[in-house]
Amino acid sequence: MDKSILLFKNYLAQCNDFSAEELDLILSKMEYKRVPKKTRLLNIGEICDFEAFVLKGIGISYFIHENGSKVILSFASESWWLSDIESFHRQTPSKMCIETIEEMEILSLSLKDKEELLHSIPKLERMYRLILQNHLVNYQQRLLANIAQSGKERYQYFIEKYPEVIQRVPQHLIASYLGITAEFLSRIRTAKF
Amino acid sequence: MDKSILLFKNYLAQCNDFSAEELDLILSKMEYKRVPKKTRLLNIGEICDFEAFVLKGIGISYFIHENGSKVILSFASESWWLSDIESFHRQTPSKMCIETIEEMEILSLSLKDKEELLHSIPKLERMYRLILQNHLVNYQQRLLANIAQSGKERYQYFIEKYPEVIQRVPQHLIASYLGITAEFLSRIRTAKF
DNA sequence: TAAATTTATTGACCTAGTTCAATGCTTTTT
DNA sequence: AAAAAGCATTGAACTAGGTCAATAAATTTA
Repeated sequence: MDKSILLFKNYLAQCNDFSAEELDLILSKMEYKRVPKKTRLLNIGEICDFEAFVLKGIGISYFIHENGSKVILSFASESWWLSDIESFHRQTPSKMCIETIEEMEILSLSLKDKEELLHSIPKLERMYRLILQNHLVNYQQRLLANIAQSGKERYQYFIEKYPEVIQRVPQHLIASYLGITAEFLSRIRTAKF
Repeated sequence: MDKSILLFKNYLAQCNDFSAEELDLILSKMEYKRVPKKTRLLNIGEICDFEAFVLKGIGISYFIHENGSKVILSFASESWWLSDIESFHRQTPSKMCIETIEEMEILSLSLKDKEELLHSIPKLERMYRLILQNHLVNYQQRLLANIAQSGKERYQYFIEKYPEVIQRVPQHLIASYLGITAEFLSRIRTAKF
C-alpha cells in the first residue's frame, strides 16, 4: 500500500509544488481502498460520493443505451481519476455506472473533504482547474475523431495512445469506447477493413 | 456598450458573490471589442491570445478536416465563452479556427491579465473550475449522443436546447456540429428520415 | 477438470448516412 | 438591378458500419 501511494505523491508533486504539510493534509483526507474486480462502484440513479485517484488496476465509467448495451465513457488506470464529475459536484443522481475491471487500489475523496481541502489549500483549486482543462481537451479531440475519422483510424490512434489498455480490457469494451460494434472491431483487427 | 457589459456583470454575480472592487478589477482587465461578421479571430497554427466573453452576436470554433470541410466544435452566443482553451493556456499553436458569424461584441481577456486576476482574486479560480466542469459535462453528453443516437435524435435535441442558434446560423454548420452532412440534415428536416 | 460463462470471430444480409451532381433559392456585392 | 456567391433541396448510386445468428476460443467457477 505505501508503495502505491507514492504514485499519488509523485502525481501531486508534478502538478504543483506543495509543501510537506500540504501533502500530508491532502493525503490525510484520501481514503485508501482496495476493490475486487468486477465490482460496481456507482449505479445509475445513485449520487456519486467519491472522486478516486487510481493507484492500481483499471476501471470504467459507462452509460447504458436504451437497447441495453454499454457505452464506455472512459477507462481509468494508474494515475487517472475515476468519478462522475457531474453527479459528484452537483450531488445529483448519476446517469452512469462505474465499475472495476481488475482489482483496484484507489484513493477516494469525499465532496466534503474536497471542499475543505480546497478551502485550506487554495493552490489545489488551480490544480483541479488544470486537470479539468486537460480532460476537456481530451473530450474535444475524441468528439472530433468520432465525427471526422473512420472506426479504423480511431482504433489505430487508440492503440498508439493507450497500448496498455489494449492488453488489460476486453475488446468489446474498447469497441464501445470507440463508438463501433465488437464485431466491426474484430473485422478491423483482422484487416478486413 | 455599457448596456451589454451588464450581461457580463450579471454573469459574474451569478457565479460567485464578488465585491464591487473585485468586479471593477475584473472588468478593468477585459477589453471590449466589436468585431465585424465573417471575421477570423484565430487561424490554425496561431497561438490563441484571448478568452472572450460574448456580449452580443454569435461565433464558431471549428477544425478543418483533411478533405477540406469544416467540423464545428462549438457555437458561442451571448453569455458564452469563445476561445481555444488548449492553445490559450498552453500557449501552443492552435489546431482550430475561430470566426464570427454575426457582428460580435466581446470582452477579451489575455493570458497575462487572466493570471494576474487569478492571483489577486482567488475566488475566480473556483469560478473557472466550475465553468470548466460544466463544459466538460457538455462534451461528455455530446460525445455520448454521437455514439449512441441517430442524426435525427441529435438534431431534435439540438433544436430544443439551442432554439435561437437554429435561427441565426446556416444549416450546414449545424449539420457539421451534429456530425452529419448538410444534405442529410435537409432530408431529416423534410421528414424523409 | 468439467461445466459454465464470457469473449472473439465469421458469414450473410441490411440500413443510416454519404457522395456527387444538378437545380433553385437567398443574400451579398458591385 | 444585375451578377456573384453562398445556401438548401433533391435524386440516384454507394459504403461504412450495424444486426443477427452461429461457432470457436478463452476464462472463470465449481
